[in-house]
Amino acid sequence: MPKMLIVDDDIHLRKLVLTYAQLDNYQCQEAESASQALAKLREDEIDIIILDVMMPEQDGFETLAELRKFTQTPVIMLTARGEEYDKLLGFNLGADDYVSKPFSPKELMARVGAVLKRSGGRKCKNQLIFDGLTIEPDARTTAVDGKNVRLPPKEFDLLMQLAENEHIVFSREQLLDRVWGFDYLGDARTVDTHIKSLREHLGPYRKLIKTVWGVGYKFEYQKEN
Amino acid sequence: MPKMLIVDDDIHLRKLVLTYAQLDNYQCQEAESASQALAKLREDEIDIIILDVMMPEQDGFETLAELRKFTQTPVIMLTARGEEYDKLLGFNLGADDYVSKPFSPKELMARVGAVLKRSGGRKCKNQLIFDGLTIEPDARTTAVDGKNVRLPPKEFDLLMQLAENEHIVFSREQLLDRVWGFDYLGDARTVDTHIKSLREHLGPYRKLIKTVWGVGYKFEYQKEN
DNA sequence: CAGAATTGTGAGAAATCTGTGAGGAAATCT
DNA sequence: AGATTTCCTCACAGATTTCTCACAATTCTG
Repeated sequence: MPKMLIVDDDIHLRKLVLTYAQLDNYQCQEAESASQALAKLREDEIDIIILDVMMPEQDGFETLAELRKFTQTPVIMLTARGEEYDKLLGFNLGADDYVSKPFSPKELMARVGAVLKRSGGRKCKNQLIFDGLTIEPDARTTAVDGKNVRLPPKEFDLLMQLAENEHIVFSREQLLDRVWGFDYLGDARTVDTHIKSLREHLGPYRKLIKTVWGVGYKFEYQKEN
Repeated sequence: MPKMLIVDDDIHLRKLVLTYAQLDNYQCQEAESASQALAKLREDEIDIIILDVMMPEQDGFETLAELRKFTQTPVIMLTARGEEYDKLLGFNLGADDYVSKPFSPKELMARVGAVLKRSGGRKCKNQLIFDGLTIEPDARTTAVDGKNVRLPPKEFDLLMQLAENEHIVFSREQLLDRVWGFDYLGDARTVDTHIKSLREHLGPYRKLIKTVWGVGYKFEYQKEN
């Protein structure tokens, strides 16, 4: 469930966006000023930001410029009709898309979907999320349905290698090279054993690791075969 | 210098876009109908397409759907003001962005830049598309009319060898060398057996693999035939 | 049109591959 | 050091794929 931050001083507009976003299963945070937005950003992992250009304290462009200093989180800006130059300015500052007011909530959500899809889908910064399976590379932790699961080192590395390269098939030899190291020499079937154990640890999500018969393994989220 | 294809029946609009695109150093092609556009696409490598939704012969959505069958080239659509549902429809079909008429050429060019930056910066996953048949080399998956079809290793390799070298005829011996390996020794007729099975798996697209009598096999995709 | 060459097809045996469980070696922790 | 965890090898069973072969169907040649 992607997290959205809505930044606008107008509470009506915030609630409007909020309503539709929740319908589309977004988890929403609100901020009524630039400073509040920056605070929220620091305390929570946000996947996408809806940012109004017109705000009293600090306008959208200043805010955008400021937050681009420390995050690449995608931003969709809300502009008043006909502010063409605003759009140009915003693109240069790194906005990901624009919606002109008055806008239809459906269009906004369509653009949100498109931007998220482009920016890497569910892969947000330092956390890989696949449904109820979350992987935090830095912390080397994994959680299944919110419950932490401790994985042995090799299994974690193996999972990372596969999950980071979703859809891509790796042969046992490639996995040995990348996870065990180039100089490793040993039975390729060792990979199988670790896959087996890893699958047990993943419980309901064991199916995300697919066997590609005659070739190797791959990680695949939501795609039958 | 990126190549742009402008698809619109209105010559004034084409020239308008063209002028600004050339100022930004784009190399432009024009097409005044969907069929012309498809032809241009086949004969030249296009980086981005500007597509007007409203065209007489065949509208922009049909065109978009058709060209998405064989290319992932980014598309920006031009829509009349307020056609919100059009936008939603288009996003689903795989448009990369929208600009509503009347638009400012500068805004259009800004969006072009943004889309190219995204689609270019991101490694475009290579896939082969032939109408309803898609092949993803990395994932080693194939889909027939949107439905995934699992191919045995040899069949997938065989398909890749042929599809990657469209129009080129391979003898059985060449296929044995390239798919089975130079050192392979066995009956060349084995190839036939695999071709047969492969064709069955391809269903409606079995005809893409043509028999060249007395020589071998080739892969050939043609619009009509 | 007959005969020769080439390709399509079906079936089954042989080869290959994967899942799995167990046991011992190796590494890590306390 | 002793205990615990992790890692690796091996072998068997079951499943899948690959290969061969014989015969049918098709295409070419004269």
